Amino acid sequence: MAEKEFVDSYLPYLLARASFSISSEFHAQVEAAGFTVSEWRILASLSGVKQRTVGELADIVLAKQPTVTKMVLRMVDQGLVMRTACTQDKRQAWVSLTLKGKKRVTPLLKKAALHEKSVLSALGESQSHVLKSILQQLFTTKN
Amino acid sequence: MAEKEFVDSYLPYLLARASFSISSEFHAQVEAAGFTVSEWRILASLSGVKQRTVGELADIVLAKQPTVTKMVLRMVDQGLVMRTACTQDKRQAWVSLTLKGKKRVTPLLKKAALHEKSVLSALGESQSHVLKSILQQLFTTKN
DNA sequence: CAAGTTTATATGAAATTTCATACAATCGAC
DNA sequence: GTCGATTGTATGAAATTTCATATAAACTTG
Repeated sequence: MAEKEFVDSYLPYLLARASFSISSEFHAQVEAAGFTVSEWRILASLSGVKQRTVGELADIVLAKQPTVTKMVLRMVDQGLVMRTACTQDKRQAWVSLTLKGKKRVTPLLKKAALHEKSVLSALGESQSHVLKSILQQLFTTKN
Repeated sequence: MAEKEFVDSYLPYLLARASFSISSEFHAQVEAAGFTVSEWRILASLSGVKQRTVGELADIVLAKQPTVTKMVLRMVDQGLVMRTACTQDKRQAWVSLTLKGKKRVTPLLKKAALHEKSVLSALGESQSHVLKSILQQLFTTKN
């Protein structure tokens, strides 16, 4: 690989590349579990919470709202998530995991945790801590 | 925003989010210059080099090969890049900037540098250095 | 509370991306 | 050199994503 200029020091690219690289390692396991990457993101962001609105999901999974609407519809068909009326604000749609969704995502969450752990331990505790802290600064200041 | 669990400490997500956040800030300028984000990536990765093959571009811009083939074809139509026969290996297609492509991307490269500088300076020199170094470790070990 | 504005989601059409696969060129071993 | 395997790119069909816009439900003001 003779990629230079663009690669070696431009921060936005380093971030994109690192993100892609780390995520890709795990995506093999996502697909082995029978999910697409997008499905995994939705399922993971619904785990441990009662429900989320479509808009919240879009924010979290870094996708556009119509994209999420359609992903959710497909996942409803598959029985992974369900939509329920939001009691307060009738414009909003609540999305939550079905029992099936929960059952199928649970083992993957564990694998995700293991994968993260292996990345962190390769990095070492101190660097890991520093990295996370800097990354959080990068989006708590802005956006 | 009540995003927890998934967000606050899972490294792959932190990376994705930071990458998205930082890149988004600049993407407004990309669009103002009349490019899509994908076009920008191709143009930037062709800047400062004589040419690249389709496969190299796919690696660099983190996209699939057929995606790049089609992006390049569209950009040829727009006169931004050109394809030339690769002399050594006739299977490969060399892609390079046209004069027009070069002219139009140059100001954007400067803006990208400025944007990066502003991010780095918000972060401080020492943290910036540490961050870049850790990110590089994340994909020089693997992949 | 009516009228205008904003916000949350849905939806059709268009554009893009991806998957599978095809094809052509190179490589390797014999 | 020839044959089988591999590699690089292209291409059609399918799936996904996005844009623009529609709709309905809150909010705001007077």
